[in-house]
Amino acid sequence: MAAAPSLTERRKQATLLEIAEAAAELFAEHDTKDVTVEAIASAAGVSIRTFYRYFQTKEEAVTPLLTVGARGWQTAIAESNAGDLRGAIGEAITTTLATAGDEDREALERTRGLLRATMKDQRLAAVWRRVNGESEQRLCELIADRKPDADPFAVRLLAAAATDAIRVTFEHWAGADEASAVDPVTRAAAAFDQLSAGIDGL
Amino acid sequence: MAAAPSLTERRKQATLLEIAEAAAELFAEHDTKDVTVEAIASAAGVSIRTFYRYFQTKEEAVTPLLTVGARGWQTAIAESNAGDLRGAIGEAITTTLATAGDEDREALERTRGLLRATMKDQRLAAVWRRVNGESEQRLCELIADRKPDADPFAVRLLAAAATDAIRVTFEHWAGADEASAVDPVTRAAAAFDQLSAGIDGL
DNA sequence: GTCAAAGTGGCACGATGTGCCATCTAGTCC
DNA sequence: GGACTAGATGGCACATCGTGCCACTTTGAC
Repeated sequence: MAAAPSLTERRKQATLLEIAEAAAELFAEHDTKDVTVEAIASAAGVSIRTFYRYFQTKEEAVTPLLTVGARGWQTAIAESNAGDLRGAIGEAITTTLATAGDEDREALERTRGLLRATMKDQRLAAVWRRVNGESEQRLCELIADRKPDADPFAVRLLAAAATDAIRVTFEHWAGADEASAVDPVTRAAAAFDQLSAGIDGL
Repeated sequence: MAAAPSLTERRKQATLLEIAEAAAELFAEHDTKDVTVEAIASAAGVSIRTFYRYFQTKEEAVTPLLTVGARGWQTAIAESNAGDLRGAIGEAITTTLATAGDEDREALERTRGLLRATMKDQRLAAVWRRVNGESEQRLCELIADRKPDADPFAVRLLAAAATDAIRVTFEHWAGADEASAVDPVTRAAAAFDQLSAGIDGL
C-alpha cells in the first residue's frame, strides 16, 4: 500500500473526480457538442484554465470513471501465479468484475448510465475505444513479461481476446433492456474462454 | 454496377481523394498537431471552408484511405453463400486481402506508411479505432441478416473476432521491421480461425 | 516565521468548426 | 445556342477550443 498521500495530493484527486462526475452528469443529459467546457468547469467549481490542467478535452473528463475497473484486473494478472496464462487472465476477469459488482448499487447504475451515453455519442465512444485500446496495450506488456519468449503476434491476439471479452460484455450489459438475464461476470469469463480457445503456443 | 456518375460527382470524389492524400502525406512527415487545416486545404488546392464540407476534422481526412479494404470484404460476406458463417467470413478475409495485395506495390507501401503514422499519433489512432469499430458494427448487421435467430451476444463476439483478426494483423504488419516473414493474408485468416474457434451456436 | 514548490485563475492568442451569403459552374429545358 | 435552377465553392464572422504566460494563493518543510 502506498503511504498516506499528502493533503495536496488528496485534493487533486478530489478535484479530478469532481470534474469527472460533473462532466458525466452533464453528458448524460445533453449531447457532448452542447456541453461547453465552461459549463463543466462551473459545475465542478473550478476555472476553465484549471479544467485544462486535468484533462486535455472535455470528452476525456469521463476517462477516470471508465478505467476504475481496469486497474483492478491489471494488477490481478500481474500478481497471479497460475501456471497457464489463459487461466490467470480468466481468473482475473472473474474475481475483479465480481468484487466490482459487489460495491454499492448506485455507483453501478451510474456507470451503466454513463456507458449508455457513451454508446450514443460519437465523441464519448472515441474515449471508450481509447480506454479499451490502452487496456489492450497494457495487457500486451503484462503477457510479454510473463512469457518473454512468446510469439509477439500470439501475444497481441490473446490481449485482444481478453479486452474484447470484457468490452463486448460491458457494451451488451449497457444496452440490455433491464437487469439482463445473464450475469455479466460469468458472461465475460465465458466470452474470454470462447475467444481464446483456439489460441495456442501460450 | 452503378450508372456512370455525373461529372460533378466524379469531381467531388476526386476532390475527396486529393484532400485525403494531401493529409496523409503531411501526417506522414509531421505530427497531426503541427499540421493545420489550412496547410492540408492549401496542399489539396481547396479553401478551408470546402475542406470542412468534406471532413469534420483534419484527422478524419485520412478515413477514405483506411476504409478502402473494408468495403470489399463487407460485400464479399454479404454475397457469399457458404453454409457456415465462420467459413464465409474466413473466405471473405482471404480473398479480399489477397486481391488487395495484388494491386500496385506503391499504394501498398503508402498504406503501410500511413498505418505507421497512425500507430504513433494519438489522434490518428483514434480514427483507426473508429474505422474498426464501424467495421465491427457493420459486420454485426451482416451476421444478423444471415442468422436472424442467433444469440445477439454471440453475434457481437463473432464480429469482434473477425474485426480484431484483421486489425491486429494490419497493426503487426505495419510495425514489422521489413517485409515480415509471414504473409498477412494467411496470418489474418489463421488469426480469425483461432479467435472464432470456440464460438458456437452460429 | 520564512521560503521554495506547486496549484489555481485570468488574459491573450492561434486554431478549430459552423452558419450565412455571394459567386460560379454543371446539367436541363426551351 | 441561350436562359434557368441546383449545387459546389469561397470568403467572412463568430463561438468555442486548447495553450502559453504571468500573478496570486496555499502547502509543507526548515
